[in-house]
Amino acid sequence: MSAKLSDVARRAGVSTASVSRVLTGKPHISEEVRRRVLAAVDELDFRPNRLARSLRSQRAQVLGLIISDIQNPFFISIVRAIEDIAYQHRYSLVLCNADEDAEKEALYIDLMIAEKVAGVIISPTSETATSCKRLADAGIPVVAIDRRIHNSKVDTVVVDNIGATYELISHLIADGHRRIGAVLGTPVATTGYERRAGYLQALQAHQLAPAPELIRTGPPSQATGYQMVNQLLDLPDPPTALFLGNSLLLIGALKAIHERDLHIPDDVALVAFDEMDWMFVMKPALTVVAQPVYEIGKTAAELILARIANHAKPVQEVVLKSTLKIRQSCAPHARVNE
Amino acid sequence: MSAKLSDVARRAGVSTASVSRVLTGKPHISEEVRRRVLAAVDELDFRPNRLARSLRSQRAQVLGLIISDIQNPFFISIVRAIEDIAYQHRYSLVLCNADEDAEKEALYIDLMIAEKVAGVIISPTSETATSCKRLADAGIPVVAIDRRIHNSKVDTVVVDNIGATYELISHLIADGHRRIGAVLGTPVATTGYERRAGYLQALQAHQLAPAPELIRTGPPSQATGYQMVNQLLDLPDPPTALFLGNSLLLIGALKAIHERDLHIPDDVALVAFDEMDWMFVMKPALTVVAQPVYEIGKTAAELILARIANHAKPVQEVVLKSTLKIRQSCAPHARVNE
DNA sequence: ATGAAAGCGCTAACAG
DNA sequence: CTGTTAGCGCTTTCAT
Repeated sequence: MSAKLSDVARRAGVSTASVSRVLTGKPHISEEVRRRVLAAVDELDFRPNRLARSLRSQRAQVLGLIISDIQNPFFISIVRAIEDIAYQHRYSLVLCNADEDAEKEALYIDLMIAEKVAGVIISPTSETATSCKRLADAGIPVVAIDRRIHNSKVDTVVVDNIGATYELISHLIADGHRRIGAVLGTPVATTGYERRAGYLQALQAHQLAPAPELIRTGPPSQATGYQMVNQLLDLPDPPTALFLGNSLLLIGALKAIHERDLHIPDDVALVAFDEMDWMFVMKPALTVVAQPVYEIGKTAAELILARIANHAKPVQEVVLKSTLKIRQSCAPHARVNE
Repeated sequence: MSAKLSDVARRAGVSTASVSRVLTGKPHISEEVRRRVLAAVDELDFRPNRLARSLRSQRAQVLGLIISDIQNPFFISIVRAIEDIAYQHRYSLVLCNADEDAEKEALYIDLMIAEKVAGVIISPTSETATSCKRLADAGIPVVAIDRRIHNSKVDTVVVDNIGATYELISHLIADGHRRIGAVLGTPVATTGYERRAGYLQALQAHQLAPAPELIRTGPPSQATGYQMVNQLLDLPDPPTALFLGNSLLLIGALKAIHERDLHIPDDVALVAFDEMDWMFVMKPALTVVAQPVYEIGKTAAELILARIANHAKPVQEVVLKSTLKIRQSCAPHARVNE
């Protein structure tokens, strides 16, 4: 089969140790030996066996990526960014889709340990991700993205969910809306929790009492969006505006609204988290909170690489700024203002 | 750190060979030993080191997945399906995004070899994917998805691109369209090539001469869709209908049409490949060829697993059926029919 | 600066 | 049915 390191050594007339030193860029190697080794590598078209290398050095040049839901387009852009950076650093990426299932997540974490990956980037299914501790115990660095891990000292990349939601809802209130329905992911994920908190704070800041029946939570899926919006619209006193916690929930909501032949924003105003590249086709254009997706992925990848290089460096929490994009889907209610 | 196989052996009072046999499900093991080993495994919370196992057995329980463009939502659904099946079989998935770049693809192929993955599923950037031969040389099974690899005996999962496009374009022609613009991915990928062939065949079958200026190709991206549709619409005698080769091209096209404030289908009819879950928001609804995405991924994963189990089994090409969904975006031109 | 030799943790002949 | 033994291909002391 393919050439191995000892073949290179023989051909170059040096020891395997020297070849290894050249290949891993270690010091104390003469120019002459380096030249001969490189020539032999070239002639034999040698590529080191990464498995052997990883086994010996007890760490694979591999990054684990555990995504809570790969179908969520928000995460795709993040995956893409992480892949970019990993590729640049010659790390390969093991992709795991937890499917919002804590059990599957736990199994994948065990897999990461078994494969001795150098680090794991994870969007945890819940803030209590106890299984993340297993990674720490195994000495594997972790970076949490999108959602925080409670009581755990790991590097984290998130956006200012509370602030962004506060602004978004405040805008709706300023437009005259008083009954604002919210459909959010379950609060076990910090995104769900924080977006609810932002919503509540905005109401409170404007002296509005929160109506429990207007706040709905569930798995952050299209099905939840569809179902919950239908329930909200069936209320005796239905909301005049809807806030959707992510783009999957949004699509479900749009489906419900579409089926009922409701007009946005006249019948019901609509705002949401996350911007998708197809959204411009919508009339009216949607008001959304756009998260810096590529930046999130890039930052996470850089953080994990930095920590792999230095396990002792201080833990960081990076909070990225998201952008409120006010458009026509949240026009004033009942022409209260202007 | 964590327990190793020899620890289990000592604790169970058996040899490492016996432990290995139990763990890999080999025959010729007494119930008594099996029980003792399992108990020891449990007590020590032992998980085998996959690196050592892979190194020894010369094959990792890992599948390589080289996707030509991870940003393309069509591929995401496929990735998701593959991940599902891989997970069920306890394979992990190394994700590679070739970014429609043959060079990056080649580097990833080398990586797959270096990591001794058990098999590779690839949507090749071009039909001449010469680097795929390297995989064959390394004895690594390959399954091609979405696009064929020319002159290469590998298992393949595709859809009937020519037939589906033929139907789609024929429908447009029956609706009275005579000048149909086509924007397709470059013909170096068989999808681009075949969809063009289907388009040409449909014209020919209806005694229409193809107009070279109406056929545009480029990288299958949003930018290409945008740019090419703009060029088409700027023609002295612009097309009355547009055919977009995939959803990225479609989004670009929609952007161009949107900017020009053109109405579909009155100003220009629109049809495309691939169905996205947000498309229902469009008015009018889009006529598309829906590919069985989950099925494609599932089939590919099953094929690669089967071939890993039996390298000698006959090569298969699976052609899946796609579905033409006629909707309102391709209404009759100038009311020629009904 | 270089080489010899000892493993990383596991599997697979080969005996018994 | 079970244990002994020899590596998989590489990295890394420890000498020299």
